[in-house]
Amino acid sequence: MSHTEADGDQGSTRRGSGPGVSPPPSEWPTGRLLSAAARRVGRGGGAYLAGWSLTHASLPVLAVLVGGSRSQRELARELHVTEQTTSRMLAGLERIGYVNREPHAADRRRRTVALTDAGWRALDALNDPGAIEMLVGSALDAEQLSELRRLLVQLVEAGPSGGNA
Amino acid sequence: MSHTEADGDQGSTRRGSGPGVSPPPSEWPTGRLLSAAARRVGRGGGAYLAGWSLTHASLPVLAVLVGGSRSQRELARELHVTEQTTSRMLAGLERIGYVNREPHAADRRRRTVALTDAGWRALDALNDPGAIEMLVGSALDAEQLSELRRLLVQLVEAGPSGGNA
DNA sequence: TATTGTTATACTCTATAACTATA
DNA sequence: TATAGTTATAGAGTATAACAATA
Repeated sequence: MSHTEADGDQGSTRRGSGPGVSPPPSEWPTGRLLSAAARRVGRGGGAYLAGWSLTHASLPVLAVLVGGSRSQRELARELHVTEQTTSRMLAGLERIGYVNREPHAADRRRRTVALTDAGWRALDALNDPGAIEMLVGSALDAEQLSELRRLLVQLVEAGPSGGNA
Repeated sequence: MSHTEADGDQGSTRRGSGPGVSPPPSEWPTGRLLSAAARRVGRGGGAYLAGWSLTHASLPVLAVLVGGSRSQRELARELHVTEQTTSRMLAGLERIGYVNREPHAADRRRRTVALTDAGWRALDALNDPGAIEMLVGSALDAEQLSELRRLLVQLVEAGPSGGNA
């Protein structure tokens, strides 16, 4: 202890692994890159989505509902989250008026979740290519963006947790 | 309201925007793709990281500390989170033994944060190329992975929220 | 008994506001 | 007064466990 070498300045690293200063992103392991990208989306994108009171978790809910109304259990399965989490998110989305939940006519255990007009409006705004693309557009040009999209699609489609998606 | 047209089956979409069924990822807006990728990392990666009691937020803390010990305020700035959040995360990391915090000799307001041996071991394990790469390796081949890395690096380096990173 | 959904509880990450201790 | 860090409080997302209502 008492290795007060470093705090204002950089200081020594106490081990071989440390390059001495923060390694540049290009040398990060992919895990950290993904993590950073996720957190970047999670903040930058989050601030953007926050304009519509949405998050990375709630936006996919609406996106799934574009395909048609569903039961909560179905939603949970498609979103890969538990039914309890789905329940909570839907409560929030219903509170802000983006979805509504009506009792199923035939099976009264079920609740049919559907987008409201406000939900559609929010999605329309977020689907505006110029809007969200701008989030990464400052960092990537059109071709790079399209390549990133391709890879992300592959990643999302073939993911270890997304075998059924 | 009262559009109970759809639940068990697909049903109509009640508007022009809806394709009728869930659109494939390739047609998602980039925002949703990033969102999904982030959540995928957030779960698949999360489960992986959980083996070391780490998360997407706590791993970057360790990664930054590779560059040398720092004050908490400096860490917060580099991580782009508040000092309060940093404080909490560090408390957790200290509790599980990955970092230690010692009072600064000269300025007793400060606490110098450093990786412990256990922290280094965890990072070593996570830096194993085969380990984390496997998270996405099932979905992407080597060349695609390297391309994804390039784009992510650019995204992370030039991000709107990462102007000072 | 099985299915659908909820509430209870807990944990992490995040933020803002208010606080202590030190300078 | 300014700086470093913490605690208080709040809210989202996540999970498991226990529960109610319906089938």
